[in-house]
Formats: sequence, C-alpha cells, structure tokens
Amino acid sequence: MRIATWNVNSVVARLPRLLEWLRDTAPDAVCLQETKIADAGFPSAEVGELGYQVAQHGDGRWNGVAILSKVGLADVVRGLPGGPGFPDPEARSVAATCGDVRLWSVYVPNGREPGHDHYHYKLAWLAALRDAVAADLGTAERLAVMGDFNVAPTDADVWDPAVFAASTHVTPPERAALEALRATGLVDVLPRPLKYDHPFTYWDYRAGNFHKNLGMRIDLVYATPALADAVTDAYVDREARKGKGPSDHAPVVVDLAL
DNA sequence: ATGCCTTATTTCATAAGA
Repeated sequence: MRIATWNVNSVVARLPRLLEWLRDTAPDAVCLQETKIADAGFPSAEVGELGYQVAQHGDGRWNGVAILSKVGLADVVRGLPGGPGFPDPEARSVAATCGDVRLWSVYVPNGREPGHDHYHYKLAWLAALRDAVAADLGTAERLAVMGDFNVAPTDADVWDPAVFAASTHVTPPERAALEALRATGLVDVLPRPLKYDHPFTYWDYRAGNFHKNLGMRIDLVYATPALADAVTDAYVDREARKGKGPSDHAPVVVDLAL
C-alpha cells in the first residue's frame, strides 16, 4: 500500500499537476491540505476518473483538507472534534478509514507570530488534535496523522535556525505541543530526501529558495508502531516542487507492506 | 538545470501563507 500527504496550495490551481502526479505516483490514499475550495467545488469527478473516492472538508478561500482513496473510504469525520475556532471552527482536519488504515489529513494553523492570537489558537488546536487522536487510537491499530503541521520538530528541520529564532514553527511551546501528540504513541516516519541531506518538504516561493534548498520539514507522517513497522520506504517527492506552477510544498510518499 | 512568490477574492489591491 502506498499513502501520501501533500499541501497542494489550492486544489483547483494545482489540478493539472495533481492529476499528473496521481497517475505517475499512483498512491492508494492521499491526504491533501490547503485545498482552498468549498465542498461543492472540489474536483471530485476529475480524481474519480482516476479511481479515487473523496472525503473533503472545505471552507472556501482558506484552509480545506481532503482524503482521496482507491481502497475504500469509511467512517469519515469532518472537522476536529473538540477543536477551537478562530473564532469559528475552520476546515483543518478530516479523518477516514482507507482499507485497513485509519488516516487523518490535518492542516495545523500557522500561528503568524509568537504571542499572536493565532499562535495561541495554534497551540490550542494541537492540544485538541492530541486528544482527538488519542481517542481514535483505541479504535484503529494502524493509524497515521499526516499533513502540514506548521512546526519543524527540530533545528535540523529548518535550513537556518538563526533565521527562525523569533518566528513561529520552531518555538518550544509549538514543539512541545507536537511532541505531546507524538507521545500518544506515534512514530515520526522520516522520509528520504531525494537530494541533499535534509528531507525538507516546504520551500518559500520567493528568492529561489527551492533552488538553494532553503527549506523546512513541516509536513509529517506520524504513524502508530503497527503502521510504522510496515514501512518499506518513505521519501519527499521534490520532483513535484519543480517546474511551472508547483505548490510550495512537496508530497511525502510512504510505502507499506501490510 | 530546478530558477528568484502565489493564492482567491469584498479584484487592478489585499490578506495570508511560513
């Protein structure tokens, strides 16, 4: 089984590249973030032609998450149970059972700047995610929380820690909130970089950052031990970050022998 | 070469992203 996660930065703007990538990579299930479309506008027919069922949860202009699956789509939960809003709940989580695997597609709030209301919202959202995932762990042995966590787990996960010293994504409270999620019993599935030393998954569009490999690892796969033990390969598909009209994030692809 | 920001919208400017 092949699963993947990808922040597409608008599923409509990315549709030609998404369809090409789905044909080439052929994942059984994919978690998408920042779809940026209301449910009615999701290109379900287009991905359906490639054999995917869709569970989407959209807001419109901002946020939006989805799970595409070729291997079944059951017990869909839209939204984060018990999660905070800003001020209203946003479309940042969807969960579904695909085949024998429980998947969560999450888009953690950005936080904007330390101390900002959005930063406190981010921490509260991560705490609610921890609680909701902990509750779900009782129902699924093979589970993965996948998506754009907007937190770099360690200093090695940003190209220059000094640049981010006063920024979100690296502060101790954010890392502690991420660690609390992991400590519910999850394994950080570290993907291979296909080039260079660090498996970055995001590179700013500006200043040629991708081409200088000035990136961050903020798209993560947190899997239960039963699922992590089945991993045969995991990699960042940096090819998808190249060329005309890419997302600013690259997909993370995980192969499993179940 | 991989190439110097992009997205949707209350659109020709703005907010947000990280």
